[in-house]
Amino acid sequence: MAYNVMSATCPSRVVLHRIGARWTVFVVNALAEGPMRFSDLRTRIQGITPKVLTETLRSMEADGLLTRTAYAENPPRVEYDLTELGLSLLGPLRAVREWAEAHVPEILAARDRS
Amino acid sequence: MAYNVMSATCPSRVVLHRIGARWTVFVVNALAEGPMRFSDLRTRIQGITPKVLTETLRSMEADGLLTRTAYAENPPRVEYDLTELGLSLLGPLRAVREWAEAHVPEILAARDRS
DNA sequence: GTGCCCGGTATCAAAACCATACCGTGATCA
DNA sequence: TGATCACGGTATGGTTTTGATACCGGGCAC
Repeated sequence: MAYNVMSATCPSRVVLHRIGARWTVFVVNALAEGPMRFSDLRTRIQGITPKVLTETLRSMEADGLLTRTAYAENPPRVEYDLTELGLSLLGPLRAVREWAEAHVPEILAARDRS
Repeated sequence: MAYNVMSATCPSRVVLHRIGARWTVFVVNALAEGPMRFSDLRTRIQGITPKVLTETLRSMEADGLLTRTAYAENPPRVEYDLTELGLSLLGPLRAVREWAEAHVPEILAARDRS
């Protein structure tokens, strides 16, 4: 009821700040294909460092966006999977991803002009 | 063709990086209501500092997402307005905003549990 | 000629992010 | 039995973004 991100003190600000973290959009889009292991994510999301991936996953887990399941095997196996909440975020974040992929030429052209 | 944000060197990465900047989502959602002056934006987007607002606006202007029109009046008047490209970004970014406003209780509850 | 309005800058501090190297645990293999 | 490997991370140190606070320049009204 009546949450508004334009208000500095509204809790939705915190939420937006979290889902706006640089790598959340990558993780959500990657896990859209199904559960993945840490190394799968690292391979799929090229260029992410293990430290930042760990931090992103831990934060998303704390926010209830995904689950982390560690199996007592060796070598270790850890699986990450979107929760229902995380899945509900996929709609918006897939749209953002698709927008980025669809508008590369326009953005690059605008940058060149300026 | 075939842009893919998961590839570290794909230009769509740069685009996603830009539109994922912390305040872009606020500016686009604010300007959805129509053109605004600098001080209007500052008032509407509570808590943004003038420095960061300026940087965000300059970057978005360079990317062709909005236009900046300065009138030779005094006191000065500067209007910002979404371009067609910026308007096309409103769909995705409004969805993100609405998701944040809609899921505050779940996120806060998950944080409390952990 | 003093003070106000507007659209910003300047300066410095904190937080987020990144590159690179390294670690602990068992299983596997020579 | 001792060296090696896979996996899921940490440690360390530097750069980039973001933030808080203060200040500025130019007209115009008084």
